[in-house]
Amino acid sequence: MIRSTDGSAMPAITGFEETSAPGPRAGGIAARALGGGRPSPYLDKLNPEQRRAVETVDGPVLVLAGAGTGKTRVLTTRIAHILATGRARPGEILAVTFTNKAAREMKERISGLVGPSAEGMAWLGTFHAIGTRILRRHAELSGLRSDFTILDADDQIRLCKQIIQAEGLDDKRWPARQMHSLIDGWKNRGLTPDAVPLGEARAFANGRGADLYKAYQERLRVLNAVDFGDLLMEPIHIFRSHPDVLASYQERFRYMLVDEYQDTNVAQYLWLRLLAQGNRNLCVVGDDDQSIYGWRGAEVDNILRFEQDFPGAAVIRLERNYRSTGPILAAASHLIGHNEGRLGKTLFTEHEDHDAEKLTVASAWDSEEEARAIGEEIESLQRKGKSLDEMAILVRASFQMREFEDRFVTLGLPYRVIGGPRFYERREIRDALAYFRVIVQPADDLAFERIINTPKRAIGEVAVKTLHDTARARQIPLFQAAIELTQTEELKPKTRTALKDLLASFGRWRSELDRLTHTELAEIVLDESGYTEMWRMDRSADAPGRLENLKELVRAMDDFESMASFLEHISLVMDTENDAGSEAVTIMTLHAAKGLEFDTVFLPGWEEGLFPHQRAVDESGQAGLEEERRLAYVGLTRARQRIFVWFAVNRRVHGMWQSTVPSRFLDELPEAHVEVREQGGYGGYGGYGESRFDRVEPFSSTYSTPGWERAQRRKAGGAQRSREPMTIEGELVAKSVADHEPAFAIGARVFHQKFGNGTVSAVEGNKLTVDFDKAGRKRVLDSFVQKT
DNA sequence: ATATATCATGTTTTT
DNA sequence: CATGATATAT
Repeated sequence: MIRSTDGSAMPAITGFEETSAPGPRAGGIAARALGGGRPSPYLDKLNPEQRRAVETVDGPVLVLAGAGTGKTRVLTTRIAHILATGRARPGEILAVTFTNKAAREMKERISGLVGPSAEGMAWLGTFHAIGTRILRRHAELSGLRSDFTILDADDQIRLCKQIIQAEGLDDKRWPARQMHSLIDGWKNRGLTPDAVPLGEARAFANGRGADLYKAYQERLRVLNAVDFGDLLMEPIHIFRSHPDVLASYQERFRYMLVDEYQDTNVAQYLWLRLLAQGNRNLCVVGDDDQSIYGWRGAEVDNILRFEQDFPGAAVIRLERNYRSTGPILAAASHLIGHNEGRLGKTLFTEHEDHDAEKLTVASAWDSEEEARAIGEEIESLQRKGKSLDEMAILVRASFQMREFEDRFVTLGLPYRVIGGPRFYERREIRDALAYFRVIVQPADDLAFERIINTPKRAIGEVAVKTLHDTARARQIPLFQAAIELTQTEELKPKTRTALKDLLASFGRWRSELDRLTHTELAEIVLDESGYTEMWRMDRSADAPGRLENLKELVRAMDDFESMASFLEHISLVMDTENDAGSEAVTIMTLHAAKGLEFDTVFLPGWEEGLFPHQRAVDESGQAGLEEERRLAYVGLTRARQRIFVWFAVNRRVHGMWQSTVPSRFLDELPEAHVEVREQGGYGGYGGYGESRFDRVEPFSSTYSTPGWERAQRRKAGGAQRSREPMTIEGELVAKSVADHEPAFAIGARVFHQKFGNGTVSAVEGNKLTVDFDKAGRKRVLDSFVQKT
């Protein structure tokens, strides 16, 4: 078996830790201790390419690190090397990651190499955490106070809604969600309101897109708040308008490192480039084949263009894979080879593994059977002594998870779901936090509005609207408006008393702020506000869980100094403590799996429309398809030893059964390394036993199946649509099936693969209601029936 | 103001 | 199907 050499934590270097006493110059001390021509022991563990990536310290470096080639090891060792050779102190290295988890891991591993001096790495963190740090220092240059609030997606959407309404627009026609994603997209690309391309700005709200964006920004300033995008945008703005500030950071950051560079967006790129213009000691590590966040603004171009942006950059390829068996690497490479526009890497392994398993491809009648079969496979592996911790099911979309959970619950098979709603995104947690936010920051209108009538206290829509009007007219925060309105007769008596009570409570809580510990106060607030009572009275199934979460929240607060520091922290670090717990199979999305590895990987749902996802192909055409393929590549390369790819011949989509077509990605796996499981399978690969369910053509001829052609047609249509401007006279064209010709008349006889023959009784767009001779009345998509 | 009915909607997700 | 958001009735 091939074990990743970077899979386990690196041992601390003996003889190194003792010499590296804590302190600002620990690196220097260590360097001296290591000096005199003594080899640096940490370098011995590296292969030649890795070593080059570590030792090429000065100037721009692009490290193209394929999956499982020791990317993290290179990054951490490089930092250790810089510290150990005394080139920089811990505080002079900028190291950026995308997730808090990655940052945490990196810090831990550096500690393992250089000892406690890693703690001094104040600038190791996510783009957003570092952006926040910079922005807090120079808040006034952005019209903010340094105690600004960071809004999350939920707050942002509510703010958008308020602005849409304030502008007198119909919030039905122009959904806040859409405005939010537009603004988000613009910020991802580093665009300020006046820089938004006209065409795009026009597409929203009758051409007022950019105005709304501007209004949104102004509103943020009034609230003394920023959104995630601002955490990058504002530092860029400060750097550009204050060269002295920029220069001080350029000087400070003697070495810069970026992880997962293929995931950077334009704003992050601009931010980095400004900082790197100083000494150009920028090292980026990434894998263009693992870029799967394009839909969120990541620009693969950033990595593809690095050499042009930083002339003279050293390019180092890490292709030696320590993770997977030959067949797995061959399959992954073959599949990704179908993409164009790659920098091109070929993974290889030096290990001869004669008994390496081929990939298994299998089919199920429907998704239920797929879950059942995978459950059986897992149990069988378990009987052979394999650990559940080393097995993962990687799905394309989270709705696929449920079927597995259901099945595993009945089997009593322990599983762990990664992803899903995070702890701090849950309703009860956000409500509780809103209370705390109002206490700490009375001007936090969004928080105040969230809980003004939660629990129900007779302050309804009308009252809130009055509050808003007053606040806007007088240019004061909602809370202030509330205070003033309780002095007048404008509100209904009942509402007025309720509001008065609430305000009085807040006054009381605020005065307790320094008398009590923040955890005590939190308990009092949740109690006195009636919030816990609300859930205790709630008879629904999830109420007890919510109460439990609230307790957990208070427990978590204990780790922080004060209420304010707690709030500061959670807006950036929104990840749940992952319960290590006991042995369990992991279920997660392919996206969430990036960076992880398992002995056994199950990849269910390889069907056209689901994977590649229809929407990715429709909305982004060829680029979308290639990103889906990279996702498949990520999935395959998570496995160390064995992979089971599955597809279901029938799948329930939005409640109705649809027959499916196997994913084109299946055809892109190399036959020599794939074993098609015939037993009990559907799909008749290789012309095997024809059954009455047989509609899936053999591998080689999938391209001629009606389904594949349909997919191609859809793709062509989709690509066309997305190339054309999305607007006609400033109006967004509905993305739906406007171009759909009603191909079926009422009374037409049709045939459906699952339900057999029937008569069309109603047509509604592309949805048909069909009375089937055997199966009764069903609603089906027209693309799944044929005229007879 | 709030409880209930009806309706549209439906990837991937960090910060 | 299942959820959330909005219209309607109480």
